[in-house]
Amino acid sequence: MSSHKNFRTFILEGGSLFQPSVSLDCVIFGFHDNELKVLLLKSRANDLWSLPGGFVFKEEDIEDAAIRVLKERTGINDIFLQQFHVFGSPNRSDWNVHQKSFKKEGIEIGPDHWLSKRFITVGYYALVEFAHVTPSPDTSAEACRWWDLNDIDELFMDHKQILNKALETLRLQLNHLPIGYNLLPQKFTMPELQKLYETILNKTLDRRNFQRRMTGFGILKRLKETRKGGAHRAPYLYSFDMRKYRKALKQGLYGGW
Amino acid sequence: MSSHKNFRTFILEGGSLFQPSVSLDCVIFGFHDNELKVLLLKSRANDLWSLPGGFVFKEEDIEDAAIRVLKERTGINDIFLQQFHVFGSPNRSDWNVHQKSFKKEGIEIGPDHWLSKRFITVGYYALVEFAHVTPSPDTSAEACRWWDLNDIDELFMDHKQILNKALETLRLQLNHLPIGYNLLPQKFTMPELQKLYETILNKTLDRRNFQRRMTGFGILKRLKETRKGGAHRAPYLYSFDMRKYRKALKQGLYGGW
DNA sequence: TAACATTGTGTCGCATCGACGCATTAGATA
DNA sequence: TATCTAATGCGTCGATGCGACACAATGTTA
Repeated sequence: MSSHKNFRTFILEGGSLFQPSVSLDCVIFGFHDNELKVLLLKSRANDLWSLPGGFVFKEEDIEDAAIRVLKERTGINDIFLQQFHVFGSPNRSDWNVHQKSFKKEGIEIGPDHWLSKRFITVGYYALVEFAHVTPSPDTSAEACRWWDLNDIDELFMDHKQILNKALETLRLQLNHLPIGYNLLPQKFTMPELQKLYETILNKTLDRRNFQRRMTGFGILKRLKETRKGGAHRAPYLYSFDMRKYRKALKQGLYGGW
Repeated sequence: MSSHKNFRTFILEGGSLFQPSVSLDCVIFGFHDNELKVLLLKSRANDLWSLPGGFVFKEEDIEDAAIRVLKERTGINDIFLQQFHVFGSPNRSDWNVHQKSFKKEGIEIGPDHWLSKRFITVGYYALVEFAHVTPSPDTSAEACRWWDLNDIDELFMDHKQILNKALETLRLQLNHLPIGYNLLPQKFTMPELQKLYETILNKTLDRRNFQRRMTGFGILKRLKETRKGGAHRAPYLYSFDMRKYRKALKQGLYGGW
C-alpha cells in the first residue's frame, strides 16, 4: 500500500521538513440538504475523528500551508479562508495518545520523536461549495467524509473545542462579511440563501425581512430565470455581484442579528 | 552589568528553554494626554524600536506567556488581553539582521543559532491604565517607553504591520466589547471617556449622542461626585458597573459606528 | 456679579428593523 | 380543465435607534 509507505516517510522525515512546534487545523464547512457539514478525517491510528490539519514547511507561509491542506483534502482552489484562533495550551496534546495510536500501526514513537513534541496550532475555518468537494484522506487517514454538525460528538484531542470556536467566529462574521458565495452554487434562490443563514445561526428568520436586508446589501444580482420544478411558486434565481461582493469582503457589512 | 549577563544567558540557553518556532508580540495601548500611546522597546543591538515580545516556555500556555511579558514590561496584573492575529510569513524575520545586531554587542550568532531560526509570531494587544505602568526594559533592551501612536514611523522587522493590525482589531472590537475599564482611572468623566473613543477611532463624535449610547449600554454607574477644578461646569464622575461590565465582556454589545 | 465655556437634558426627523397582510404563481389535486 | 395549496414577491405599520440640533444649568474667571 503506497499510502502506507508515504505515511512512514512522513513519520520518519517530517521532523526535518516541517517547522517545529507549529501546526494548523482546518474547520471546513459545507452546506448540503439544509444542514451544515464539516469535513473530518479518521486516522488509521486512532478511533476518533479529527479535523484535517497539517504542518508548515520550513520555507512556507502558514497561510499557504492552510491553503495546501485544503486543496489536498477537498480538491478546491477558490476558498474562503479565515484564521480565527491559536490554541496554545501545553497539555492540548499528549504524546502518550500518539504513542498508543502509532503502536497500533506497528510504529514505535518515543518521547523524543517530532510528533511526540508539543504543538501550538493555528485554527483556520473555510467555507466551500459542498458539490465541488472530493473528500480525500491523507496518508495517515483511512477515511475522509462530511459530517453533519449535529452528529459530531467527541473528536480527537481538543478538536471539538476548535470546531466550537470556529462556529462561534463564523456566526460573528456573518454580521460583517458577505457569506454564501463559497457555500452555495453560483445560482441560488433567496429561500436557499435564507436556509443557509438559518442553519449557521441555528435560528429561524423572517422571510420578508431577510429578503429586504439581503437585497439592501447590494451584493446580489437577481436573474431573469426562476427555479422551476419545486412545488408552488417558482422563486427567482440570484447570483453574487462579484465586484460589490469583493468590496464588501474588504470593507465589511454592518448591523447584526 | 548584570542585565548584560542575563542577556548572555538568554542567548546561550534560550534554545533549550523555549518552544521553538513560536514567539509572541504585544501591542500595549495606553491613554494619556488625550493621545493613544504604545509601549515600545529599544534593543541595544538594533537602532529600531520594537514591540515587547517574548517566547513560550516548554510547559507554558501561550496566553500565560503573553501575560508574563506584559507583567514584566508594565508591572501590571489586571489586563485586557486579546489575541488578534498570527504572522507566519517565512521571510518576516531575517537572520542577517539579527546577526548584524548582535555583532554590535560582540556576540557571534551563526545561522544555526536558535535566534536565527524562523519564528511564527502570535500577536496580542493589551489595554492598560497609563498611570499604573512602570515601563521596564528587558535584558536585551536599553530603553522602554511610551510612544505616541502618531509619532511611530518605522519599527523593527514587521512590527509596524503588527501594530496596524492590532489597531484595526481594537477599532472593530470597540463596537462589540466594553472598552475603557483598563484604559481609564477608576473614576472618570463622560468627556474623558468620549475623548478615549475619539482617539481610538480617530474621529469626532457627537457629545450628546455619545452619552445617550454609553449610558444605554448600562455598564456605567454615575456617582454623586463631580470633577471640580476644571474651568466651567463640573462634569459627573462615572465608574464601571463591574457586574454588567463583565457580562458585556462575555456577551458583547451591539451596533457599531 | 456678569461673562463664558462646558456640561446635562430634551426634541425632531429620518432610517432601520421586526411583525405582519395580501396578492401572485407553479404545481398538485380532482 | 378548473380548483386548491402553499410558497413566493411585495408592501405596510409601529417601535426603536441614531444623527443633528436647541436650550437650560453650572463652575470658574475676570
